[in-house]
Amino acid sequence: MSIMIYNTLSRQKEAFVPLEEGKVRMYVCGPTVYNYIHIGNARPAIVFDTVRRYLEYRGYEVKFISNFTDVDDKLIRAAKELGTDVPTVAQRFIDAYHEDVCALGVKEAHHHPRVTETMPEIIDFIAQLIDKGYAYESQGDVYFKTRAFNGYGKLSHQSIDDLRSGARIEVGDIKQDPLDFALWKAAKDGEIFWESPWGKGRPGWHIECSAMAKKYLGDSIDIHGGGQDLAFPHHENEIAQSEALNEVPMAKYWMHNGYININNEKMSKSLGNFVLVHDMIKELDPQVIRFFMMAVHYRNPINFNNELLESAEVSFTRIKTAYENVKHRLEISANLADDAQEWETKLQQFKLRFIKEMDDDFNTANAISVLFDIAREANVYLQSEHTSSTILSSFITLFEEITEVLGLSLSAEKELLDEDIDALIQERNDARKNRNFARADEIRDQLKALNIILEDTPQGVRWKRQ
RNA sequence: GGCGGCAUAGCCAAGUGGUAAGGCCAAGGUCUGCAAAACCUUUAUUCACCGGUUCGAAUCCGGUUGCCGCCUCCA
Repeated sequence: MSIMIYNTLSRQKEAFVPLEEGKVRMYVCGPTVYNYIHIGNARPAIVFDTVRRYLEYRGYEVKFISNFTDVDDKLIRAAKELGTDVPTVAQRFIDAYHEDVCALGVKEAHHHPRVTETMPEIIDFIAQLIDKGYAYESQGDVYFKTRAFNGYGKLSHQSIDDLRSGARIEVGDIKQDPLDFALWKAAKDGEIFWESPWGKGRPGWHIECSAMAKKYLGDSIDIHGGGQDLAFPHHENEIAQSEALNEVPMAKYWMHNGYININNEKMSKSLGNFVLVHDMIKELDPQVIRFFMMAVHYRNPINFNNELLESAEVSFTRIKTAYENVKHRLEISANLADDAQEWETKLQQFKLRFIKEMDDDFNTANAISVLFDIAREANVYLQSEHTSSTILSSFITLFEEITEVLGLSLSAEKELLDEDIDALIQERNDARKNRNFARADEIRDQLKALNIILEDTPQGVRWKRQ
């Protein structure tokens, strides 16, 4: 049974067969770093991090590259507004990106190439396209001859003639055809620039990804990912450039994640209806954001609002609570594994279900439903008068294995000393034994103020951090 | 105009031919000094609407309506 991936190229799910056995090369378009990321930007980061984690879980050796666009018009404008220069702005938001995305449980890519560090490869790429007749210089700019590449439109399934009517006609006659797009842009006065055979300038937007993917992963890669809005024109243009030059398919599987909507409209920086991750995680556990996104299939849109987020928080807490309660019980359980085999089989089935769901185009929504079923099963088991440490350990392992693949963390960080808490709990237990409930409740309230929740169970008191 | 997506319970959301997963909310019950956590039960004869194909359709085909997206920087 193989992993099925929905490929935008073919518009259907295809069995995943990597170009090189056991290895996966994947490239995901990263952000233009002129601002903090909003949760719409966070979606591809989370989605493709999950794809990567799952492929690794299934035994593939994954090489994962994601770029930073650290020079373009928006960065130049941002630098001007902030009264500083482009590299300063870029570095600031690259740092911020790492911080935000790390909080969301996203693993580091193997490389985060930047445009400004890939300049020789980009210039060389463009020069070769000119040599092959796919590009031309015009007044210091260089353009790609879109019509010269005859696969144009195969990703977005547009015919080149239908595009023409929608293409923006540039003023003047710099371009030979309105569909042609910039590979290199001449610098205006005072703008940041690099020397090139065509004069001072900077790369166009699309060429960077072609050059970086080639540099770090080779001419043909397995998976290329990004948001749905990148399919056209960005990915279409990448294909044109790369395949014109390399003469092999740029990527075998093209994956695109759906948008985050607010009031049913796409969240975007240009619409101004965005929420920054940087701000959200001041109030909210970043893991809740991740859980919220994972609860929906990656290709479907997600409508975003606070009620849904709160609901996700309650749901996620249910899983964390079950996990914590199993761990608590483990500490006081003996190893009486009389029916262990029966449980091992049961847990194994959960695991197989998880794999089956994830194999089907990374269906994290169903994967999470498996997690809920495990939680219920664990809770039922916890009702037994006697529990076996073997079985409890298996539950814990399963919880951890699955949440690790999904990039979700179940453990809360520790702030208060356990010994202090235990001492107070002991005092409260004595008070309860003496039916001094006033004192008992006082201690419970006192701990509650410190976000420690006490729960009395037939097996004794257990506590958790809120 | 071209290309595409979506419409499933109060809310969120899986399911793409075999008789509606899961979560939140709500109601009742069990447990309990109180509380928490949890468990059990109840909650869509029905999947926007109209036709068709089929023994059988939320799932396939045709049409209708509504919403959204891409074709311009955008994840």
